[in-house]
Parts: sequence; C-alpha cells; structure tokens
Amino acid sequence: MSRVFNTPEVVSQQTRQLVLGVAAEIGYLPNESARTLATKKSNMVGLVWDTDHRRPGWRHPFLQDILVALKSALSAHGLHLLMLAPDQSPGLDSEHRFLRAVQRHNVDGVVIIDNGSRDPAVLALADAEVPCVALDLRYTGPTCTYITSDNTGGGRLAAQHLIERGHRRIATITGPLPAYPAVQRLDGFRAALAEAGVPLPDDAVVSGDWYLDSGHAAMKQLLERDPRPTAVFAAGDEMAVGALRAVHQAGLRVPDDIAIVGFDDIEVAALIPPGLTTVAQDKTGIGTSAAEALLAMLPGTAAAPEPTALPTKLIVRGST
Amino acid sequence: MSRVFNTPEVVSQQTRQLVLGVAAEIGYLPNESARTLATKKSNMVGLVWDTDHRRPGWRHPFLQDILVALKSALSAHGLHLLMLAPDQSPGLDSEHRFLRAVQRHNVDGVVIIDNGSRDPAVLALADAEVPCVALDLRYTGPTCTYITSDNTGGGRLAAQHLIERGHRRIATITGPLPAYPAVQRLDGFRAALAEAGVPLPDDAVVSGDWYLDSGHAAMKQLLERDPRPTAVFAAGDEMAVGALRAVHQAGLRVPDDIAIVGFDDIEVAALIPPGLTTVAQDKTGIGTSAAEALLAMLPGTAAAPEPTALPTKLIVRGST
DNA sequence: TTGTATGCGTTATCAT
DNA sequence: ATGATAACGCATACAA
Repeated sequence: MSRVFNTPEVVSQQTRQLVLGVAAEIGYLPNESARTLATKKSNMVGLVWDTDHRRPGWRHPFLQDILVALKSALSAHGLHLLMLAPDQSPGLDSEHRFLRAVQRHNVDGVVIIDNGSRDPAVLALADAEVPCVALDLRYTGPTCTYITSDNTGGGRLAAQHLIERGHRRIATITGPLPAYPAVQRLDGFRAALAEAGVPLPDDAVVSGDWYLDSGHAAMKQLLERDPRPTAVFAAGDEMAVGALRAVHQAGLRVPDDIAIVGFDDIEVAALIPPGLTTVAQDKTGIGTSAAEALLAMLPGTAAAPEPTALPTKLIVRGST
Repeated sequence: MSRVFNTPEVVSQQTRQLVLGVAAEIGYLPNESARTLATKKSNMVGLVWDTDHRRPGWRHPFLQDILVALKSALSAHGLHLLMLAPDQSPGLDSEHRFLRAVQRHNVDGVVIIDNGSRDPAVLALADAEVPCVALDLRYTGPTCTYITSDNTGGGRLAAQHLIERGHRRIATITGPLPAYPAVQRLDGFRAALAEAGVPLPDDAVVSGDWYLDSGHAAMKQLLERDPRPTAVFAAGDEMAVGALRAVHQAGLRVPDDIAIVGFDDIEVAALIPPGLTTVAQDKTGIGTSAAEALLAMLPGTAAAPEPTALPTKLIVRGST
C-alpha cells in the first residue's frame, strides 16, 4: 500500500509492520514511471546542455566541477538529473526540441548549461511553466532565474590588483562581447580603472573567444602597441595562458615585463609557471546554488528567486 | 492513436493525416512515463557515478570529455542519460542503493563511471539483468562488459619511447596498485623493458595515487637514488606534473637531466613547459564505445560484447 | 484507521 | 485497417 511509504503517520503500527515485512520479503520496489504518471512529479531535474560538437561551449573545463556539485546537491534531496536528448521527432519544429523533451518527461525542474550561443531552442524553456535555472545565461521569468559569478566584481578585483601593483599602462583581452560574462567582466574592470583615474584606451581592449589561441593572438596584437602595456587582464584563464605564451615568445618575462591576470581559476592556472594570478569562480557554489534555487521553486507556489551572483576571489600567484 | 506514431506503416494515409493534423493542433506530446509504464522501456540510460566528496575519483579532469561523448552518442539514438541519485530509503540496505535506483526507473541500460574504489553498491549492478557497461572498471557478466584504454599497450609505448631515446636507468611512478589501470600500465611498461633487456629494480618503482602531490613525493624519493634515473614514466599526467615540479625544485632540468613521460594527455600536458610527452587516451572513443556497447545489448537478446580496450597514442612533447 | 474504486496516458490484445 | 478494452503500477478520493 502506498500509504505506508508516503504517509506513514496515518497508518497503524500493526499494518505498517505487516506491509513493510511483506515488502521486504518480496523485494518490492516502487515503480517511478507509475508514480510519475499518477502524481505528475518525477523526482527528476532535466539538464539541458547542448553538447553538439559544432558548438564549442561544452568544452569549458570547469563545467565538470559545476556538474558534480549540482548533481551532489540534487542527490541529497533525492532528485535525479536527467541529461536530455533533444527531441528530434520528424515533422516537428526544432525550436522546441528541448522544451518538448522536458515536457514529455514531467521533470520537476530544468537546469540550463549555456554554451554562450543563446540558442532559441534553449531560450524557449524560459517561456514554459517549468521551474528553470540557467547558468551564466541571463534569463528571467516567472519560473526562471539564473546563477552567475559576480563577473563585474571580478573585473574590479583584477583592476584593483593591477593598480595596487603600481601599473598604469593596462590593457585587457575580453571574451566574445555579446556574451554576458564577457561584458560584465569588462564593465567591472573598466569601472575600477576609471575610479582610479587609470586610462583604458580603445585600442587597449582586444576581444577573444575564451580559448587559448585567441589569447595568444590578442597578446601579440597588444605587444605591438608603443609604449606597450605593463599589465594585461585576460578575461579567461585559457586566453591568459595563450597570452603568457605570446609574451614568452616575444622574449619578454612575466611578471617583470608584463603582468598577467586571468579569470576562472582552472586547473592549469596553478600548474603553469610562474603561476597565474587569477579571479577564481566558485564552481562548487554555482552548482550548489543552482540546486538551491531550483529546490526553492519546486513547491510550485514560490516565485522564481532573484538571480544570484556568486562572489569571486582573487588568487595571487607568480604572474603579477 | 499510438499506431500513427509507432507503426505508421499499418495505418492508412487518410487517418494518418487526420490524426497527425489534430495532434499538431492541440500540441499533443506523448507522455514518457505512461509509455514506460506500458512498455517497460524508458529510453533512458542510467549513469552510476558516485560523486560523494569523500571519494576523490570524480575529480579526474577527462571525465568531462568522456561524458560529453557518451551523452552525444546516446542522444543521437534518442536515449537520455539519467544521472542517478543513490536510493537512500531508510531501512533498506545500502549495498543496493544504486541497483534500486536503476530498477525503479526501468532504465534500458547502465553506464558505470568508476571512481576506483570498487564500491560494493556499484558492483552489485553487474549481478542485475540490466545491460551494463563499466568504464575503467574490470567487470563482466552475462549483461555486463567494460571499456578501457589499452593500458598495457600504453605502458609499452612509454617504455619503448624511453628506450629509443637511449635511456637505460629508468624508473616509474605507478597509480594506486590495486587499481586495474595502474596494474596494467605497470605490466606493459615492465614487459617492454624486460624485452629490451633494460632492468627495472624494485626500488625504481614507486606508487602514487594519481594526484599531483603523490607524483611530487614519489619523484623526490626517486631522486635520492644513486645513481639517479635518467627517465621516469609517471602513469598519470597529474603525477607527471608533480614529478616535473620536483625535478625543477631539485635544480635539475627536463629533459636534459631527467626525461618524463606521462599518461592520459589531459589539458595541462600541452600547456605546461616544456610540454609533457604522454600516452594519450582516446577520451571521446571511450564515451562513444560505451554507447555502442550498450546499444548492442539493448535488444535484450544479444549477449554482452567482449570488453574493449581502446588504442592509446604516444604524444611526444618537450619533456623527453 | 482501513478497504475499494477510479484515473493517470500509453501500449497491446482482441474483435470487428 | 480500425475500434474497443484490458493491463501497466501507483496515488487518491471516497466509503466503510
């Protein structure tokens, strides 16, 4: 009887023991499909993560940390995480391929891992009624919120650090500028420089695509300026590593000739000589916060919590 | 009508058009729970991956690559990947917490990501009747197989490379020795040395735990030998990086004083100076092969395919 | 407190 | 080729 498992307080000791005994004996296990069918709740959270290889977003090395934290936090509440295959049913519009997959499974909520492309099929989820948390994708709605790092604050941290170290000719390598985190990091960086009266001319701002090669190319471009900058803030660690390499190839030293600050604190940052000073994201916190935001919405009654921006932290290493 | 969707060839053009038209009009979507309940097939593959933070196995940086490849390959066949929360129902034995989760959901198959601990709750899955593919966990059964890299062959590659480079005083840092990949890599390495008549004394074999610090400690120990080795094979890249650091701290140079070969080809290997020569695992291949092995078992009729050992590849960089 | 019946949305079986 | 109906396993509302 389902009462014994779901509302034990309403059943007598006797029958409870009896039922539990029999259940154990025959190895009874509740069937989740039947349960979902009857209750319209599945104890599953959908994960929408487009890993299509034509899109590079999924390669970001700290997604694993976020994912593990997310999964652990959800598991602690008995929630499973369903990595959804897009619904490719022939004849149906592909705009809703994720939304359809979500709806077919009665998932209790959805987590969106953004690949930075603002795919319409992903955006369509926010219009649905299902509780929804996006990571690094700025999207809100009645049942939709998002979690990011405090990218603006992180940009400020980088600027303040370089200023404190006495730098005045400062440049930056940004992420792809339509992307939300890229814009925010640049804004914070620029604001902190402005407050300190340090100039940031337009040609000291070069944009990359988060990946190593673009950081390398951008730094080469920056090194051609005269006078060249004494410090560079790369808005992502991979780009910072590329920049580091360009500096070395130019026969210059880090941090003596040029100081470099990155963003993210991925594994390489600590391992690469001379150690990359970087603005660390709280990867575990992002995953955990996403789970919490979702849990807050699960009752169905509560409105979407405010977007959360998690604090970043400056990690000083040898590159500054 | 379900016939229109599942067996369109048995229904007339007329009614097909009619039903499809109405379905589109009212936005009909099949309910997966009901479908699963009726068919006992869920189009879901369970992922058993114990990310408990007390166990460090989940941190391995290339799991993300495997996971993405696995998910993509499954998605291409319309299969969703369910990351299962262990079933912690009070009063039930924890030995079967994963098995129970698997059974409750009617998943069509299971993929096991091993954390190296041979958790009994994980092993219990192989006794079930559900198709089952393990990664780097040597386990077979009527419905259970596994995918690994050819660790033995990889160990050989490392040894042959060092021998070709003219090294004769060679040492190795192994993984934790009960672990299957650790044993295999050592076996292959040892065999290739023996065939070439190069000795590998017992005190030239030190074991670590895959992580950086253990590689660092192991290398310090190896450097105390007299005469010290001219080449070291670290059976994992993180340990190799630790070893690299220990060499530098001892005031020695890589590769001039000591050559180092790693295993895995994680991101850092390419980024860290002077570039780490390493035995690359085919991460995408592992994920894809796991999906294929599972798909081969899905009909339910087929026996488990033979275990697959994917070829490894030597990537020569500056450290040798 | 406990038993019973109906519904959840789909598939599958049996007639038609 | 199509229509009707009984499972599938559980939750729930209603009776007892």
